[in-house]
Amino acid sequence: MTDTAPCYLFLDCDRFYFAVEAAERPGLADDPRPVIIGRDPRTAPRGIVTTANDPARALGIRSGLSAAIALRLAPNALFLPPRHELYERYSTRVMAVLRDESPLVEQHSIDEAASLWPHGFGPEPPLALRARVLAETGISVSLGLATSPLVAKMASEAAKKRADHLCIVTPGAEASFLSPLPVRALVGVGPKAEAQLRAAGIETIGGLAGRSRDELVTLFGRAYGRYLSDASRGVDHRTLSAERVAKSISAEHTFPHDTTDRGVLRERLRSQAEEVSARLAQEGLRAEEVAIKLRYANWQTLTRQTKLRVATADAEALAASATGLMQLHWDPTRAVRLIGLRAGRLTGGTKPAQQSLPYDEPPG
DNA sequence: TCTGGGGTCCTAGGACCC
DNA sequence: TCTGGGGTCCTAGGACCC
Repeated sequence: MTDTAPCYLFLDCDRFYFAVEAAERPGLADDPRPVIIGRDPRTAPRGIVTTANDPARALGIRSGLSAAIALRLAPNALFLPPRHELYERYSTRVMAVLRDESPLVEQHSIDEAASLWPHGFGPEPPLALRARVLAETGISVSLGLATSPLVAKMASEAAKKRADHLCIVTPGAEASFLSPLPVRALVGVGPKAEAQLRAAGIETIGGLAGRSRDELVTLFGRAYGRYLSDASRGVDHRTLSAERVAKSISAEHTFPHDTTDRGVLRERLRSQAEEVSARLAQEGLRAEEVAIKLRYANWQTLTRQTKLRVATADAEALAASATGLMQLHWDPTRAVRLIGLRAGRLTGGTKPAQQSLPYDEPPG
């Protein structure tokens, strides 16, 4: 049984954006001041904290907190504006090390990946990987090793609290690992589901695993109920895939101050159409659907979409559709906080890209 | 001076068809 | 004249993840 159990390694970078900045700026890692990756609210209102260092966290500053509140909690904080291109470069280097040790890597985000792990459940190979990533990139990673991608991911979370940043859940130990954890630790359980579970008297993943599948489906709906039933027992039959095809490409923008200026909104949709168009072209994709998003000052959010007669990646066509949707559905007496454009129902894949971009590099 | 930006997935309800 | 039932497609909204 143990011999045949599949083995997955999940890699999660520690405080990734801050770690990159620290790798680029000697002394930053040991700076005693609160350091916040995020735009300074004194010059850029409506920002959020992307990452915070330990001194900032000690003051209650966490990812997702409004930067304005963070500044009140830490008036002497150092704000560093995010540098996404830089983080992408580090991400590529970290993932390259992982790909060197695994035949199959499924990247989940800029700083996370699940991988098939051919080295078994022993601690030495993952510790060697961690040491290698640290030596070659300066980035500290936490690693989870388990029989499924789901449990490996949760193990990587547990690993963050350990000195060696490694957590191994051996075959058969899944239930005892998951059982004591709070339901909120389960991937897919957010604030809303947590409150509902609490109302049903369910506090831990073990408590969830103790309920029948039918009861969970009744409480939470078909798909989510089944997911909770399986996941709470460590059951996850997904297979990894290295290449994920994008289903939508979008751009959105929050204005520093709410606006009712039609020209400002149209101009923003136009620039977003150009950005989305460029990304579609880069991927060799065309969209059969265009959607807009409007968020009003009171946070009420409206989305409207339309199908296109012909699939396109053309910026003019995307902008025209998006503007048309705005004219139809925007209530011009209401100030807009955020506007966004999304291209959906993507078709094309890589073939058209190679046809239309003859000098593109071969895939690899 | 509360609350970014890029995504995925699911569900309810209505239209439409046979 | 009370009012089938199943299937599919589409839309808008919302939860969730990093």
